[in-house]
Amino acid sequence: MPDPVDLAKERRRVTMRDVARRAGVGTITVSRALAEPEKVSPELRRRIAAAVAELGYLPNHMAGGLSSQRTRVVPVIVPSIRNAVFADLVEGVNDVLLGEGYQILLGASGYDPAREEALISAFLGWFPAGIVVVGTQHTELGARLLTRTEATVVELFELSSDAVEINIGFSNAAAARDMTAHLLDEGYRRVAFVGAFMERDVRAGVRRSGYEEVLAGHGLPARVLSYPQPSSYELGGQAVQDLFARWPDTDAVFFANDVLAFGAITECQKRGIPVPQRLAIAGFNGLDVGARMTPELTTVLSPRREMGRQAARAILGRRGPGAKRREVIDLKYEILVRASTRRRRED
Amino acid sequence: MPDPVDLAKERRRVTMRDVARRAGVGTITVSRALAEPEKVSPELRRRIAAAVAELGYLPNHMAGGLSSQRTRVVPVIVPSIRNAVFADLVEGVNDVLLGEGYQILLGASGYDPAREEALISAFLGWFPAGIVVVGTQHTELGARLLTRTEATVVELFELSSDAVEINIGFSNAAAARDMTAHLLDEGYRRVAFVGAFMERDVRAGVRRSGYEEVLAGHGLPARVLSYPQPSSYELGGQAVQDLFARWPDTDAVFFANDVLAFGAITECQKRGIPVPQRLAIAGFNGLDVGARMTPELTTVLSPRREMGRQAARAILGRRGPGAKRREVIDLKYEILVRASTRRRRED
DNA sequence: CTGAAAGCGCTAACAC
DNA sequence: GTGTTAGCGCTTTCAG
Repeated sequence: MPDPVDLAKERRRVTMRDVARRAGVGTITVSRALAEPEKVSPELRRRIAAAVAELGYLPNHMAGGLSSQRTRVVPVIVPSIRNAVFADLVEGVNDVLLGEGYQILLGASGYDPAREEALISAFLGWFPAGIVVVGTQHTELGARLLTRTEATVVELFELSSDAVEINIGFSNAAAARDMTAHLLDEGYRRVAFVGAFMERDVRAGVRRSGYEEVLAGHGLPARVLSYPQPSSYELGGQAVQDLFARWPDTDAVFFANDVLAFGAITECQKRGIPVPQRLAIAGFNGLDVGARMTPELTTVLSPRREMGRQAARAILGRRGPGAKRREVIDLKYEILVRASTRRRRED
Repeated sequence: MPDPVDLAKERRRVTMRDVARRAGVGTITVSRALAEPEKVSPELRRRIAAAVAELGYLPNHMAGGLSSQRTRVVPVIVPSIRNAVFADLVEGVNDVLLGEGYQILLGASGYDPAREEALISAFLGWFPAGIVVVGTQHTELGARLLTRTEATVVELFELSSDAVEINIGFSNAAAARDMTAHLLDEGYRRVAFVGAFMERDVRAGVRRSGYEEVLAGHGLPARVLSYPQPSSYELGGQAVQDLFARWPDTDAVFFANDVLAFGAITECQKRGIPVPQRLAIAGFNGLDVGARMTPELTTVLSPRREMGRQAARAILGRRGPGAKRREVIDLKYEILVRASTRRRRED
């Protein structure tokens, strides 16, 4: 009676046929016992399970995928892996997929549509069940690939009227408008906006537009600082200096993200600039650091994890063929008003 | 002349045979032109490239993998996706793999060996080129699977004499000892250690031991606070209170990670506890927030990204069969002494 | 340098 | 409820 170690030594992997022979059944029965146990009699199921365990059988996903033309793989393409915002997204996808035997293929585009395109085309070679991407802007070819694939396509983090299939996000523009309105409500009038990497980071650009709209609506001039490089704590600190150099009377800043805002708050601490008395600071995304700073950071809570979860659920739900059904899901954001912009302390 | 859209409408993917026919060559020549272009004449190469482009051919990775018994897939199993420490690791792997056409399958174990085992066995079904895991402690079956697989196995973040194959990490124990020694050097004598989730987080436990060793070596009593739940900013804040409740005269704390330390520093800010005058605080990992806090956080810089990079390089380098060659690579850590533990300001 | 035939290990479709 | 047959689309021999 061969044991698994012997088979391993033969340099041959245990196949479904080995299991079938051992259990005294056909291979298809093994296949069914593994994929749809309810269609196999309890007795055979038991014998097969025993054979699987004894032989240490591991299913060959390549063979299964080739034959069935589908796999339990879900590529997720994010702009950046290290950015906590996207880590939350991936975590959300993972939350839902984990228990279902699905696996995540991770790709980082670096905010570069060309790299995104390369990732899309590589990933589609896996016959994925679905594919999750951030944003709705792609290269022409990228968009075509997404349109053509059998996989369920989910585009996250924005809302767009011409998304490929499923679009789950929130309105960055509305959130930015609300935040800007909050600053004006609090009485700030010389409100600046600071963004970074906005040629590439589409959503940051949208936030900027939201800010500009509201200021214009109030007849106030916009003060925008836009850095070409990606966001960092250092850059947020730098922005405080640049801001005062350019518009010394600025009384509030809306940062395109919390990383910049965090850098700005720590910079103000170091330089003794009272926040919000001298300068009110707002961020975007609602990272949990925000709640631990002094002062606590006013920010927009984006439903990152929930977007990931719903993306995964959409993919799981949409098994089986059929044309793409378009759907836009608008998740809510939340304006978290905290001490960094509040004129009066509440107590 | 059929164009790609027509083929797509046929609901049939473009295959290598389609490309071959169009280019007027055999399928194997197409295969070679894609995988080993130098073995194909320039003329055919050109025709094949043209056919690929015109038809919009995407290679089917399942078929290729099934046939060749190997894929350009590298599973990476980390304890947690959201933890910035592991995001850096994954980013490092990605840095190196990206250009080589390899792809990352991401798994999160939640610090649970059983879940890690499930991930390992699922991932091995993809005939991965290599597999990257955090830590050297696995379930018995998990370890056996890793030993038996053809894939290059890389274990990260610790050093162990009985790693499966390639082990890239640093000494958590030595780092913890160095940090503890630093605190004693600075003159602190009532030094505590705070860890979280240490039953699961093996490395945190190792750090604790390093701390205890050094204290014992100086004849000082250990003060260890160990929380069962995972680390969070809040927990770090909580620890400050618990610490003073239990050992009111504590003058320094060594936290098992920067997240806890960050929470503690902000807590001290809120409660007006001067750091380091009343309480010195040290962390572990060298997250970049540390450099932006007031006071800046003393911590241990762990070579996270570099571990990821070297893991990927090891996998790329070790193509082709052959028995596993064991190798331990000891990357250096760095003690970053900053204001949160320094007795006197330097100027 | 190029090609023909065989087969990787599984599942779909159809029998029984 | 179970088995048989025929591929899925590549890459690996082995010839030329």
